[in-house]
Amino acid sequence: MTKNRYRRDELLEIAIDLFAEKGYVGTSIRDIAKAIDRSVSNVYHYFENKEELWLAILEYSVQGLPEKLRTVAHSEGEPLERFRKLLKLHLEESTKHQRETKIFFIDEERLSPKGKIINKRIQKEILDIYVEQFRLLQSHNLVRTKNLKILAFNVLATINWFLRWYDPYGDMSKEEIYDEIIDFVLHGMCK
Amino acid sequence: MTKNRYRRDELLEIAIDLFAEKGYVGTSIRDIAKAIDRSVSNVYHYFENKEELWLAILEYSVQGLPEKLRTVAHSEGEPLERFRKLLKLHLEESTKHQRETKIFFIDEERLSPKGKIINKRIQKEILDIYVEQFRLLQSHNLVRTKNLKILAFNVLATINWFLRWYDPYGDMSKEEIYDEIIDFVLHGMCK
DNA sequence: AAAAAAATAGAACAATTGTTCTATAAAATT
DNA sequence: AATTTTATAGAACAATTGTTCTATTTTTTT
Repeated sequence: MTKNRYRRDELLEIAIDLFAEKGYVGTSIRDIAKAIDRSVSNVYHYFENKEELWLAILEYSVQGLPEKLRTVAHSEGEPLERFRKLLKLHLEESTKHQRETKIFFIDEERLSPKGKIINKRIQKEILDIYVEQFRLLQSHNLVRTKNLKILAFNVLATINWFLRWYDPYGDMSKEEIYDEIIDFVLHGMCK
Repeated sequence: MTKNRYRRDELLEIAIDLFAEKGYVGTSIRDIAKAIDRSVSNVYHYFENKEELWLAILEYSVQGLPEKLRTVAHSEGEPLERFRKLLKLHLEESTKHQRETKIFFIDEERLSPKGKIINKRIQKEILDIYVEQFRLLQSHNLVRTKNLKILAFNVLATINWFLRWYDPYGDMSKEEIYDEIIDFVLHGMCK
C-alpha cells in the first residue's frame, strides 16, 4: 500500500516542468511518462488520475505559502518594516517555486470544480493577508490609497507578473529585481 | 471567393468567448460550432484552421493596441500628463477587449511558433513604448527608479493583472479602479 | 433562367486523449 | 522459502481532437 516516495516525487518534478511549459490541458499523461521514460500505467500507479496529480503539485509547493506569509505578517516589530519583510518573503518563495506558481496562476480557469475551489481559496487567503496588513498600516496613517482591495490586487500583480517575465538565466539578479519591486510597491501605496 | 464578413465575425465572437473561458487548448472547433449552432465544416469554411482562427482574433482586437498607444505616447504636451493619458488609454483599451487580452496573455506559451512570435512581438512593442516614455520622464528628472525595464514590467503588471480580476458585473466602477491603478503606478515610479 | 460561387451539413479520418485491464518482474514481509 | 505487496509495462478502451472529403442547399452573378 505504501508507495515509493522518491519515485513518486520524480514524476511530480517532471509533471511540474511540463505543466509549467505547456499547461495543464496541453500536457498529456503520455507526455509525462515519456519525459521520464516510464509507462503510462506507472504514472497511474502513483496518482489516481490527472487531477490528483495536479493537486499533488499544489500540496508539494504552493499550498504552504499562505501559512508562511502569515507567520511574517503576524510577527512583532515596526509595521512598515514588517510589510517590507512580507513582500521579500513572498517574492523569494514565489521564485523558489516559480514553475509551480506559474501553473497555479496560468491555468486558473482550466481546472475541474474541485481544483478551481482550492485554487481560489489559496488566492483569497493571500489577498486577505495583504488587505489585513493594509488596514493596519492605514491605522498608522501610512497608506495613501482608499480602496485596499484594489491596492492588494496591484501588489499581487507586480509579484505574480514578475514570475512571468523573470528569467533565472537572464542578466538581472534576483536581489536587484526584488529591491526594485519592493521600492515600486512601497512608493505606490505609502504617503 | 469573398466570404460573408458578418457570419465570419459571429464565429469570431463566439470563439473569443470560449477561448477566454476555457483557453485555446481547452476549446475545440466542435465547441465553437456547437455554441453557435453551426457545423464544424462551417467553421473551416471561414478559417483555414484553428491557428488562423486565433490569429484572426488577434487582428480583430489586440493587434492595433501598440499603434494606438504610440499615438498618445508621441503626442504633444507635458510629459507626465501625457504619461497619465497613456495609462488611461491602455486601461480603457484593455477593458474594451478584456476577453481577447485575457486570451492573449494566458495562453502565451501554448501556441504554434508563428503565434508565439506574433504574441511576443506585440508584447515587446508595448514594453518598448513604456521604456521610451520612462527615458523621457527620466530626462525631466521625474523618475525615481533606476532599472527602467523592471519599472515597465511593473506597470504592465498592474494593467494586465487588472484584466484577470476585474469583473464587469462587480460593484467597483471602472473609473474608480482606473484612478487607483494610475495613482499607484505614478507614485510607484515618480520622485 | 442558367451558371458559378458561397455557405452549409454530415460523415469519415487518423491521431491523441484520459483511463482501465491484464500480466509480469521486483521487493518486502511473513 | 512462500507469500504478499509494490512497481512496472503493454495492450486496449471509448471519447475527443483537428482536419478533410463529398454532397447539398442557398445566394449571387451572368
